[in-house]
Amino acid sequence: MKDHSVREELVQHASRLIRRRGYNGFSYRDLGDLVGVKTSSIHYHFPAKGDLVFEVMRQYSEMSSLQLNAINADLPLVEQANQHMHSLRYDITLNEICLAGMLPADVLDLPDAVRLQLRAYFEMHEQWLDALLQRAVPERGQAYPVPTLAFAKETE
Amino acid sequence: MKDHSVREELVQHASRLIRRRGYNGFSYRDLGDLVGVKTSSIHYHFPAKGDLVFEVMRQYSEMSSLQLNAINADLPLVEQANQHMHSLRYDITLNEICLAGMLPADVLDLPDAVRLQLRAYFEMHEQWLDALLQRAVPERGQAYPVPTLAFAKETE
DNA sequence: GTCTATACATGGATAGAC
DNA sequence: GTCTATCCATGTATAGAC
Repeated sequence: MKDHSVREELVQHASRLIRRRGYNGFSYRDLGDLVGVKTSSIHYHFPAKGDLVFEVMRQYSEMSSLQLNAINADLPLVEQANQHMHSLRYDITLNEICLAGMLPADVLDLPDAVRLQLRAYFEMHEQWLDALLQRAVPERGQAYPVPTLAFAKETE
Repeated sequence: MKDHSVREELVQHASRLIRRRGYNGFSYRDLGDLVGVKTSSIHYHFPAKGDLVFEVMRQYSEMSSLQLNAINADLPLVEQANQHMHSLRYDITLNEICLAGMLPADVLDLPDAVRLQLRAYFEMHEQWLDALLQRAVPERGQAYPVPTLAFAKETE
């Protein structure tokens, strides 16, 4: 069953505030007003703002990980890709930017721990996709196309 | 020749600060320290922070428009696409997010005028790409592929 | 666990001297 | 056009009563 504790409500509303306004775009007052508590109560649960965003990102990563692992690896690869897409599109249906898309904008103000969470999140998806595409190679009889427009290699 | 007036330095450094920290992530103090003037001097040139970001975005849009129009429409379409990509990749070589990629994160705090600038910027690129792809149709003998994975149409 | 009260820093902005 | 000085709102955070 759902957890309706104040702590959990704080996390949920904070997640929404971050997606809408960015990490620097909301205050403890904003969050307290939404949940119906004072800022000092938020500090009781999350001493610093960094602790709050850490928990928000932790839950987001956990959910995303569960969704990835829930995809049956025996299904056709295209079907697996579609299921993956289906979970990614969730935020889009809400007309919102996902957490992992919003947080990087304020990355210089995030605690190191949260930056590591973000890195892990992206690597998780990258590795999942890479594994899927590797498996697709024998099916197509050739390597999958990598973006190789002129600019891709011109790094200095 | 380059304009080295204080006003222009403010715009350039503000552009950089926005790309790195976001609109909400830097202060007039930060900017003043970089340029070597006091915050009150910034207010002389740009009474409100919204005026500053407007000028930053105005110059960015203008530059982007010039780059688009500089592409010779008689070149092969792939070559045109590559030239377009080449100008877009500029920020990436600096390991930075481009202005139009960063500002939307703080869109709820931007003046309406800047939101309109952003909308116009994206529409400009969309229309340029659309025109290019339309011209590509006869070359390939069929309509160009639109992203139509399962999720694309499932809007409610 | 939540509150009131408050501390303390920062941020945007203005007034007026030079 | 730039400065000093200052205002006032906001933001994070803490102390201590209940």
